[in-house]
Amino acid sequence: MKLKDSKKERAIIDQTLDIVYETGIAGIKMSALAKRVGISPSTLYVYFENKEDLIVSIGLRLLKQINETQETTDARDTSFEQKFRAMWMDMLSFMLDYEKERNFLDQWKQSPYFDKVSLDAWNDHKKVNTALLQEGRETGIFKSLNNEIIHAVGAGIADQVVGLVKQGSLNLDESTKSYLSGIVWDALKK
Amino acid sequence: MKLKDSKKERAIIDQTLDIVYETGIAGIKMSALAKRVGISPSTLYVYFENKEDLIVSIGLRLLKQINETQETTDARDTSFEQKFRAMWMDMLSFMLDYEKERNFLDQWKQSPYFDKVSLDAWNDHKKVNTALLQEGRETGIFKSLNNEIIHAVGAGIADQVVGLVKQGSLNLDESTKSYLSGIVWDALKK
Amino acid sequence: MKLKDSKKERAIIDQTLDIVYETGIAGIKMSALAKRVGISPSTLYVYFENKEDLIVSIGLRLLKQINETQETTDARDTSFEQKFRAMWMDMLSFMLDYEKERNFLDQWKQSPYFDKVSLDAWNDHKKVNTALLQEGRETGIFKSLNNEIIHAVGAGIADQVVGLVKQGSLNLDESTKSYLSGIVWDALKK
Amino acid sequence: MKLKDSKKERAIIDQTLDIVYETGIAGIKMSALAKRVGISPSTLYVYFENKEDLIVSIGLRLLKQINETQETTDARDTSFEQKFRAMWMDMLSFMLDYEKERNFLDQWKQSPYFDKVSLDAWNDHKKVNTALLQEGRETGIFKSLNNEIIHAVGAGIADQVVGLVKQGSLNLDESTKSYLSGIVWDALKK
DNA sequence: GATGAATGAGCGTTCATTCAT
DNA sequence: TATGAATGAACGCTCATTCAT
Repeated sequence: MKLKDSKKERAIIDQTLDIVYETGIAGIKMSALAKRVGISPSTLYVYFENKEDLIVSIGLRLLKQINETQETTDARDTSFEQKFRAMWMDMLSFMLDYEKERNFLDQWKQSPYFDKVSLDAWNDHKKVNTALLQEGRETGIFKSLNNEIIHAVGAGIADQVVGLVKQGSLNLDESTKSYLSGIVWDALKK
Repeated sequence: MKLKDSKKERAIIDQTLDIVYETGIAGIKMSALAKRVGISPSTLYVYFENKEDLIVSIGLRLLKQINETQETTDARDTSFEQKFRAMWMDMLSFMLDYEKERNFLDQWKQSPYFDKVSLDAWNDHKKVNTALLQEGRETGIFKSLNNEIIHAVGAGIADQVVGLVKQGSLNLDESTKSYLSGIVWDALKK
Repeated sequence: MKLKDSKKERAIIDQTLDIVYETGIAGIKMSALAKRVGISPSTLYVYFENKEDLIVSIGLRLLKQINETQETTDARDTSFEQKFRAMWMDMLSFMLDYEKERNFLDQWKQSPYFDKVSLDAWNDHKKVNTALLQEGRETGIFKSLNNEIIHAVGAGIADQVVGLVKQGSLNLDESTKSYLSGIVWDALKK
Repeated sequence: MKLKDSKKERAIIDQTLDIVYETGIAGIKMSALAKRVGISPSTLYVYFENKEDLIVSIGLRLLKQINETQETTDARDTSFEQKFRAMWMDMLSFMLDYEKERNFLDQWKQSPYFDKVSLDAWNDHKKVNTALLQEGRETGIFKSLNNEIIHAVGAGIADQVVGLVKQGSLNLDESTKSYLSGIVWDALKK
């Protein structure tokens, strides 16, 4: 009796991320995906019920993974500014390291494969690091903005920076990262 | 002999923007589009060579249109801060007013219909308002950042704000807009 | 502008009846059907929405057709026995003449393509000739059976006779038909 | 070494009959069948060579079984009418008791799985009770009909009655059964 | 110019059967 | 014997595009 090969599942997911990165989520063709993985199209259906299940499963799995990764990043014992800027830099690094994953999530979110269930998981995922932002507000360090706007500023700048790095217009060394985190800080602090 | 009906062309474009807004760029189906416009599928091919031509033509036309619109926004005679913040608020308003157009451009950019030619036009389009940013740098008011980063800060925050407004989490009255432009200003000024 | 070809639709239906007669309703393959008709598989979808629509449409159309045909068979001015036996013989002839149609309806009825809507149409169709049976009961000529049983006797015998003729065990000349109608009459009369 | 498990074989056959009863012979899917039995799809192939073998084996086995069961039903010492009507009522009861089996045979007969070999076995099976019918003809009690027509009358009526009972239009108590057997008798007797 | 029928290429999916253990 | 993964050969269906009028 053959056992399900977890390497195969891994390969399917990786290739899917690559395809979405190259051609968009609409570019996923089950047969092309199978060919890239080196299996028969029907074998895909051993691992995922159908195309929708493939996409949604990967999306949910990525959200879970990201949450697990990020939870470990805010344990420091320095000033609030240092903690906050470190967190933002971590986020930026993360976004660069997991570019394909982020790209998949972005495309998934505005695709027809993104439904009610996915939305719940998505909202969970956005709550990460809310605690730190909350602290910034309550201690009167931040402007009196709601968390969503605070998050928007951090995420918006990071998004664009990632875009610049991706297209080669910006080289992100440590000092640049630090400099950028200063910008975010200036934007939010009173 | 009848000429191409420019109202019909307008209707095709409008319906395309709507479809992309509702279902994504991959949701464009020539027959469905024709039905929405109230014409036959084959008539579409009188106005556009094929699907790719339809999408690319719309994309290029939007880019051109946007440039024309934005050029008129910076004629004021007040302080630099006021001019800059006004420009940013204009940009924000513009992004909200032309939501469907922006959405089309976003989706187009990361679709297989976005090619070399489109990229050149796209880069042109981003140069808008560079002059003002340049002024900010040269007079030593802004941090010593290159224009791309300055643009990234403004655009990133605006992007996220638009997202919040779209999903109903933020009500954008004049005072909020002004408040937000202050954040951007704080981020960039020395 | 091409017009829908009603001969093509006719041909599709005829070939479908043939296929069902040869291989059963489960033997309908859209591509094989198209090949037999001499058109492309996709052209089938111009005339019918999908496989289910094809089958249900044919079924409903046959039911309607049969009702229209049968309504003209009972106008005679002879004794009740003669009228009844003539009606039964007509029914028998009809069943033999429209063998493929009957076969289609039989198979349709116990297929997954037979739904609520179909059932209503089906029940309408069975009401045919009820008037004559009713007369037989009310005048005290028939045994005191409900119409369903009376119908069952006539139809059951006719069914089996058709089976015998089809498999070549019985040659159905006029005298045999008359003889058989006598059996049915004997079964039902008091 | 384990032997083939006859309980497992029994379960496979039972589930197959159920599936055919529920969804038609075209609804047999090897994997679904396996799941219902509680075994692996591949285990089915230990008991039957392939899908055709499964169906044909079940069909032939049922035919054999039915013959064995029916042979014991005509041992009575009463009048010929009573014997005949008793036989018919037994047949009717049998048809109701073994509804799933009969349904399987009906569907099998007009499926692509019904071949030459099956036809021979089928014809054997129809010879049952011929002796009794023969006696009816030879003693001049029956109309001078060949056995096939006599059988057709009995079977046709029984078939339809079973249909009525199945769809709930007829409640088959003892007196109704007797009444119906009278109809059959009237149809055949001189 | 305008149309609706017609089509070929291709996609997602199913399923009987075999493979490897 | 028993298994679950793996697969190839189909099948139903879609859709951008062209044909014929």
